[in-house]
Amino acid sequence: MPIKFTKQRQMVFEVVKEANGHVTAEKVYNTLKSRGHHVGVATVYRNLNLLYDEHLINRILHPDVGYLYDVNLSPHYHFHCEMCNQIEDVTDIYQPAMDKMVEDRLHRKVFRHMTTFYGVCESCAQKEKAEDQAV
Amino acid sequence: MPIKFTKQRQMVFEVVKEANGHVTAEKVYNTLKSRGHHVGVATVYRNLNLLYDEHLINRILHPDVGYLYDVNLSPHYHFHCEMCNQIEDVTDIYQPAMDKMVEDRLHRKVFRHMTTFYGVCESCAQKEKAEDQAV
DNA sequence: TTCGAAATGAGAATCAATATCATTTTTTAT
DNA sequence: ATAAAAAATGATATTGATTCTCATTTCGAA
Repeated sequence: MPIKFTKQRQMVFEVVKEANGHVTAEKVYNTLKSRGHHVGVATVYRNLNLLYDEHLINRILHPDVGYLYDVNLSPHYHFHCEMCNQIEDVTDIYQPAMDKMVEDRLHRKVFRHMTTFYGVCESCAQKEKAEDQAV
Repeated sequence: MPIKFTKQRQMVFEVVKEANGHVTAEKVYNTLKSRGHHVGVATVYRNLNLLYDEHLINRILHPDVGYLYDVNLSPHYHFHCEMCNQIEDVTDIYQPAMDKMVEDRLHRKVFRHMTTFYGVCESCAQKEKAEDQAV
């Protein structure tokens, strides 16, 4: 059966879709509030969890800001800038064979994997360069 | 200069080493307390952070229990059981070439990556099988 | 040994996320 | 439709991991 959509659930989903990036629950809540739609905090969290459980949205756990929600459902990796802590998607290099490899090695069922790369993003690299020249 | 070792820092480090698995800060705190060493909570957290920053211990972020600390410094992956939420190490398949691949693709500095596989561990798989037979 | 920097500990504060529970909305069966 | 049952909502309290504050203690170099 298809998931039931209340007004609030629909709106939460819309905001995540529009954002088209990585949004926090708080951001979703504030966006709705700024549009005059008073959806309670609990409802925002409940619905994000539900949408995630139903595989309608994706999420990653960010060490600083908690969960980040995303509509990109195609398997992909993430890049985490260690200077500004921003997250970017890394597409097109997903390795499904890795799951099989771990299954064979550990003799366990493996459904998927998540990978995050750590480095320095473009804008932070430029800032660094500018500072170096200033010295 | 080498990191300075106070009594408390030494003890925190020892407990993580002994555990030889994935321990929470709380576990470290309680272990020390049960041994009669009253190290404050803040001190435990401060030292775990410091040891991590100094690359003397490793850590991963677990969605349910927060950070898990570990002395295994050699690059490795993790396996997360979706039923019991236990973590296991996955060794010997670390792919350093992935970092280079992302560097070339995104034109960004990449230092390392972290990967977690999601599936069902051995003991949970057995429980499932037993339950299926009971039906 | 002494002075200054670093570390400690107790407890308060923070902050994302969840729980509680009365009220409202939606669904189902009649 | 309409009433009873189930699910969802929202306001608020609570949790739980982690960090902050700050007075006191310890450490380490001169």
